[in-house]
This record gives sequence, C-alpha cells and structure tokens, in this order.
Amino acid sequence: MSSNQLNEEQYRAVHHRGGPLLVLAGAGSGKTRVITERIATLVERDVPEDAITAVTFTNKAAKEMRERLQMRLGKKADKLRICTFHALGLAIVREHAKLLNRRANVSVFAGAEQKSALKSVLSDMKLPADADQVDRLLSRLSSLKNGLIEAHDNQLSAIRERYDQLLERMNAVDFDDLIVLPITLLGENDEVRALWRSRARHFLVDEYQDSSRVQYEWVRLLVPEKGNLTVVGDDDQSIYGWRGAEVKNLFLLDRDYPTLTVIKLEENYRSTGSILEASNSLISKNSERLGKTLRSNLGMGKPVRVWESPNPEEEAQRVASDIKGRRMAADDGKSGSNWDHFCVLYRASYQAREIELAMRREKIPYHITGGLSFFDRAEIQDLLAYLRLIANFDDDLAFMRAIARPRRGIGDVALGELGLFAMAHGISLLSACLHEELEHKRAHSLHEFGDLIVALEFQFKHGEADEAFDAALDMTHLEAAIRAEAEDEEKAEMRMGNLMELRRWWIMHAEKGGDLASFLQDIFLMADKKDDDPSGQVRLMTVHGSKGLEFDNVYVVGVEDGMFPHQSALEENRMEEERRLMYVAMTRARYFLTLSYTRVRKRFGQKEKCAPSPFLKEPDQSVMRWVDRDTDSEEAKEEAEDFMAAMRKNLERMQASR
DNA sequence: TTACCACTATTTTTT
DNA sequence: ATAGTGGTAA
Repeated sequence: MSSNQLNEEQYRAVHHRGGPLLVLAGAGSGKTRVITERIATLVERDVPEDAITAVTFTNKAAKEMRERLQMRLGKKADKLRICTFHALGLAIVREHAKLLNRRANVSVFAGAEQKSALKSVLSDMKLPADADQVDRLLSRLSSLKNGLIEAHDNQLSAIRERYDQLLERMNAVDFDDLIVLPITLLGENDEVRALWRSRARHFLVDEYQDSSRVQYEWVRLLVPEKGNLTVVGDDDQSIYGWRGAEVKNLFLLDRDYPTLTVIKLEENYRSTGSILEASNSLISKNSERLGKTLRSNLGMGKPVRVWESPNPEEEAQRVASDIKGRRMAADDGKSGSNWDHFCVLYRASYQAREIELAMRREKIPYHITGGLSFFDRAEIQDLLAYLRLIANFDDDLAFMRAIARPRRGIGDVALGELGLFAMAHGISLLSACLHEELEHKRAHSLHEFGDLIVALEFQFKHGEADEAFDAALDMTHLEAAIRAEAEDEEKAEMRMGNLMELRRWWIMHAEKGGDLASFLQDIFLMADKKDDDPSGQVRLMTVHGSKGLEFDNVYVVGVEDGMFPHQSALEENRMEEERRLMYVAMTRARYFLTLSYTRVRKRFGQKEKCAPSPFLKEPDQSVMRWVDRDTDSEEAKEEAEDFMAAMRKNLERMQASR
C-alpha cells in the first residue's frame, strides 16, 4: 500500500456502524487492510474479542489476518476467532461432539480416507468400486451434501446414508461434514445457536464470492437480519464455481438483509494504468456482474506484452531468459529486484513441468506453489496413520494403513477375516485385534499389534511428548523400514528429516497444551501447508493459487484457445468464470505483465495446433503490445532499461512511504 | 505376498 | 508420453 491514509470509501467501510455491510473490493483495492482495520477498530471500541468471529477461505488468509492484527493489537489479537469456515466447523463439532454422535478426538477424513471409506461402502453394497466410479461418486456425494443437487437419486441417498454411518462409527467426519454438521446443529438446537450467535455478534467474512450455498446458510443462521455482518468480496474474482461457490450469494445478501449498506472500493493501489485498463476491458465482457471499474493511482506504465512461441518448450525458455535478463539488469541496484518479484502463472498444474525445466536450465531459483504437500509424502502418511489410530481407536482406515506398513505378514485375507469378526461383534478393527475370543491364524500377530497401539496410546497420554513420538517411530519399526526400503542413504535421511520436522511440530503443539487429537486435526486443516520457504525464488503456480498475491512481474503462459479458457469451459456456461480467472491472473501484476501463447501444444501425447486465446483479443488493444519474435531481442533491451527505471522509482516510492 | 506387464485415462481449478 | 491401475504369474 502506498499510503497510510485510508481513502474515503475505505474509511467508511472500516468505521461503518449499524448493521449488515457489503464491501465490494476490487483487486488490489486494500481489501485485507480494510477488514483487519475494521476488526482492530472494533476491539478498540471495547467490543469483547470473544464476540468477534472472522472467517476466510484459506488457512493462509486466516494466518495473514491474524498476524496483521497481532502487529496492530498485540496480545489481544490472540483471543480473536479468525479461521477458515472448516476450522470453525471443526471447533463446533468438537465442542458439541456428543450431540453429533462423535467424541472430541474425532478424525478428519480427507482425500484418501474419504475414498477408501466410500470404496468400502460400495463393495458392501455390491456396487462397482473401481477408482473411477469412486471419484465420480465422491464428488456427487459432496454436491449432495452441499445442497447443489437434490437427492432424487435413491441409490445416491442410500450410499450417503451408509457412508455417513460408517464415518460416525469410526468417530470421523469429512470436509463437507465440517460445514454441514454445524448447520444442522445450529438450525435444530436453540441453545447451540444462541451460543455461537453470541460469539459472532460481529461476524466478518472474507472472500465472500467463494462461499457456497450452505456456507451462506451458515451466515444466515449466525447473523440476524439487522446483525453486524461484514462481508468482503469481489464478484469479478469468483473462480471456485466448480466447488460450489456461487456469485449469486452476493446478490442474495440484498434480499435477506434489506438494510444492507454497500461500499465499493474501486481505487487500485497495485497495478499500472495499462494493466488495469487491459483487465477492466476484459472483465467488462462479462454480463453477470455488479459492475466496478478500477482506477489506478500509478502511472500508465508499460503496455501488456503478448508473446507468440512455436511450442511450450520455447515459450518456457523465453520466459526464463526474460526473467534472467531483467533480474540481471536490475541487479546493480542490489535489493532493487529479486527473484521473488517474478511469478509465472498457468491454467493447469501440469504446465509447471515445462517451466520448471527451463528454470533449471537457466539456473534460476524457483518454487512451485501448490505442488505435493508435505503431508502427502508416504513416510508422513504412514506415521500419521499410526498417530491417528493412537488418537482414535475407532479409526478403521488408520488401522488399515498402519497395519499394512511396515509389513508384518498380515495380508488381505487375514484382514478380511478380522473385518468380519469386527462386524459380527459391532466393534472397531483395533478392538477386534484385542478381543479374547479372536480365533485366527494370525491371532498372535494381531494381538501384538493391538497391544503396541495401546502401549503407545499410554505413552502419548502420560509420557513426555518427544519420548512418545520416538517410541512410535521405534516400536512400530517404521524407522527401520524406512531405512531398509530407501533406495539410498540420502533418500532415507530426507525421509527421516521430514519425520523430524513433524516431530518438532508435535512437540511445539504439545508444549501449548494440545493433545494428539487436536494436533492431527490442525494438520488436516493445514493440508495446504508446504514445507519450504518460497522467498528469494521465482514463484510458479496455478492462477487459482495466485489469488490474493501480487508480483512486480507476471508471466501468464499457455494463453491459448482450449487451454485458457479451458476446453471443458467452452462447452458450457463456464466462459464467464474463465474470464474472471484471466482477470485474476492479470491483476496479480504490479508493473509488468506478459501474456504468452504457443502455436503447438501436445495433448495426450499428440501434437496439436492451437490458436491464441480470445482473451487476448478482448482487452482494449491500445494497451497491449503483440511482440514479434524477430524484433524481440531489440525490444528486450529497451524493456530491460524501462524496467530498471521503473524499479528505481518503485524503490523510492516505497522508501518514501515508510 | 510380491513383481511385472499391459492397458488405460489423463490435463482444471482445492477447502 | 506417462503414470497409475488392475490382472496374472512366480
């Protein structure tokens, strides 16, 4: 932000009193600042921290908001309830676990667990359970829970019922439950509703355009018609329609909260005039919008560059060379420009590969955001399975994963029998292992496994956090297995290093008084947490992943018809969302924006010709410059010089505002 | 229980 | 082109 002063609209939004408020905040208009300032102002006005609840859609956003408020308010900020919808849902589930037939040590199922739960339901029902079918059903199930489709389909409702029962039996919930269960509870139980209403006397929602229909229902349950609801969002940046987000929710507010005050933030503090003009003229082609036009308070800057390359390899190479050239050109100013001022965006995550190769060739430090999560690594998953089972004996899926690794001579057949035994007695798999009457070829091994888990549970409950963790690694023979199975010494060390990282987190969590169950729950909600620090590196990410970020230099690659907009969007009415996605991509850029397309791209291993995206032709062409390959080398020099000058200006500006 | 082979779909985005 | 799945053989 270039100024410490709030502009008029920001000021009104921050200090608004009396009832529902909608802040329509354009890209780069100081949205986060307004919401944090508003919360800070509430606290300074002596609104109790416990009466304030702010929800965001990502953990990153929640964390950032809390950090800003900590700087602003100090210790008081710790008492504020700032989290994602899902984390808030989990808090409700934990607190009222009994009412939902769960216990506080409830397991959260994501991805793989959901899949295997559904898979077992399907095979129980003698329905086909191949991976494809499971994926399809899982998303339909999710749509059903989110109220996106009606339960006309008897079979689907039957599947849902058994799936829900299974999760309940395992003392587990899935991601959708974290939204749906609280809603049911809040709707049915007056006492619970009163409690959470009192904790949300001031309720703020960030990135509201990403909310789904059920999430909106949640808002309505928590905030009465004239309550203190603050909603911040941008209809033009709604890019999660496929996940159930409905821009419509922004329009509905007006109906359900008739006293709603609407404030538009249209002053942009981020991008140059050219970039904004291009973005504005592109997004104006959409018809479903509330209508905003961003104004720049910087100069026009350089036009938006459009590049054509013969193929993705050369495109990637060109991006890498350009970044290198600019970085070198600016290097004389030392801190003037660093690698992390550059960002490469793409529509689909697999496109990262080509860029990555080029970055390596050019020896440019890069960081792929949104790749494999730390928690997706096999060794982490393996250990987590044990920890989950220790925290929640009823978690049969954790049991299955834990008992399979390391190998202990118990295969599908033995487990199948165990499953039948458990079923017959109505107990969990772990309880079955411990059962005296278990007559089984492998009874001895199973007993042993059960005793191991019970012993570890004791350690975690009554022992020291670090010792318990080490015992888990040792007694399960996981460490031994990792060292034995690794291809080489280095790999083994890396895997153990990852586990040690997990160990550190656990110990920190335990020091704050948290138990194993809450540790695991935190981890599942943090599933987007990556292990390394992207600073000082060029950032590579999908357009979706870039929302809320900004960079001096942005390159968008693969801007081709069928790629961006994506083929599947062309077929239906998803075109407007694709356009919004492009709008988000473009408005990430502060000073320099390059849009790039190729003439040939491989699809399914086959080379295919492709045409430039229509999104390249829609913006006002007076601010776009289609750079011809031949003239590029001369232009590059000129660009680099312009770039340097702009960076110096930027530096001065930043220093002046500090 | 594991190892290998052949076949298949994959390329949208994720809390 | 490739990775992941499922089937068959050892």
